[in-house]
Amino acid sequence: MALHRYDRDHMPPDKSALNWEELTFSQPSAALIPESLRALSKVVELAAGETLFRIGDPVGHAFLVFSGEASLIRRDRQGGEVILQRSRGGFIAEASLDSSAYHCDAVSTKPGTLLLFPAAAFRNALEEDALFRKGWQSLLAREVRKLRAQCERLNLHSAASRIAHYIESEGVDGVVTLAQSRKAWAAELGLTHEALYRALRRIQDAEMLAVQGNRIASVP
Amino acid sequence: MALHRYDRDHMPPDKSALNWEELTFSQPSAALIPESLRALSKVVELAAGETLFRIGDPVGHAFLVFSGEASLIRRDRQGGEVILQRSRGGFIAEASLDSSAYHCDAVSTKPGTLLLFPAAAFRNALEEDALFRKGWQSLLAREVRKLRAQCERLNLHSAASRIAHYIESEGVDGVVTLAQSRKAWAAELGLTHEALYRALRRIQDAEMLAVQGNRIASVP
DNA sequence: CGTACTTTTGAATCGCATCAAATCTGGTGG
DNA sequence: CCACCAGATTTGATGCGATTCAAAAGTACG
Repeated sequence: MALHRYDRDHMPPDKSALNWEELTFSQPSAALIPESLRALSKVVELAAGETLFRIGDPVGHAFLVFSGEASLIRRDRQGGEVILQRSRGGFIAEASLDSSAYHCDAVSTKPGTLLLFPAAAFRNALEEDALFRKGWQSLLAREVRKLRAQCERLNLHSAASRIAHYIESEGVDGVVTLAQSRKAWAAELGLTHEALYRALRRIQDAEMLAVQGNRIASVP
Repeated sequence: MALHRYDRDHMPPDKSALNWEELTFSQPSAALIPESLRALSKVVELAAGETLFRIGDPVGHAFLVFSGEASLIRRDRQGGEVILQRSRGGFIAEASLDSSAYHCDAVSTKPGTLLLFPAAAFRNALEEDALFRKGWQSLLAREVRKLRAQCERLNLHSAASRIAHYIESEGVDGVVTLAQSRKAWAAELGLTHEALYRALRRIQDAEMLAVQGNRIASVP
């Protein structure tokens, strides 16, 4: 059983008492989890490359990535790996809550911290707690909206239009303040960091963009 | 008010009585809508380029695209249009159900048919009807999973890897049966149709892929 | 102070977009 | 039934832009 090694709490004492203040700040998705459900959570520290579950395993937990990175992976017959989802924060494999068994593998692709909630208790809390349920619904709805926007963006074929799209969809009134490095931004835009740097430079030189540190504004 | 022209039913009689059998077949998302809510729906036929709502309008309806295409659009100061979401079937602007006003424009980008549900009744049905609520939640969760997979796919930089990813994530056991034209598939993969045709040809010639009409299988 | 990572620029290459055009296909109407 | 049309499919030639490999300079952190 893939999760066996996490069934006991092997955290140092100060870590097992999770700081929910900090968590809900960095992961807004966690803010709506009711007290009763928090009490049932397990905190797990992972190195890179550890397995969370394998395809076919019964669905036992809901997973929340607190830090690091976890990925859902399927292997093809050529031996290659296909990444279905990468999570650098927030829930992973939400859709599995409905199923009884996992349809792919999950591994930690970067070292970090995970929160585990028993699936039955999670489903039950969604059923019983109207506030949690409402929050969960709008969380999913927001996620859908955000992902749709990202798909539209990735369908654009030039770096410049992806940047413009990002500013329009993620920013306010033509201005975004990046909360991440440009290298990470490049990855989110589906570009190499070099391509992003060069595109930014070009657009700045054309005076279509104003960049001040992490504040990036489109010039009308 | 953008929706004014749809407030009366200007459909021919045979269209105003919507065929729910047909609808739930082509749009599984509609299958879970309870009878009481269906009774309140309005059917709207749209030409291309009609406005559903504008940014700032109060949220009055939930929209389900039955046929054709509707898009959420935001305009930037250069006069360009940025597509936030395109829907060729299923709900559009789900996330707006939570808000009181729309955060973007919506227009029909292809002629087709829409279903409108009063937002208040929709929210109420979600609250009252446990089955509808459960269905809605797993609908959203599935959508999130699907969109995450598509984002991962679009982050791949070659046509061949996108095809492989599609087969692994959408297919079963390395086989997909396309329900759409290759041109439409190309658009979903973020490629031009020419690039898709050529990539398919290359992979077939390398004997990594078996194509029989709409049945496409990866060769181990 | 050194190490790891990000930021930045350069040069060469490759793959996709683009424009063009021919063929094939399904469906419509004469 | 055939002519015809719109759209999908397929192949070709060309150019551009992103990737890739390489390397230098800047920056954060212990």
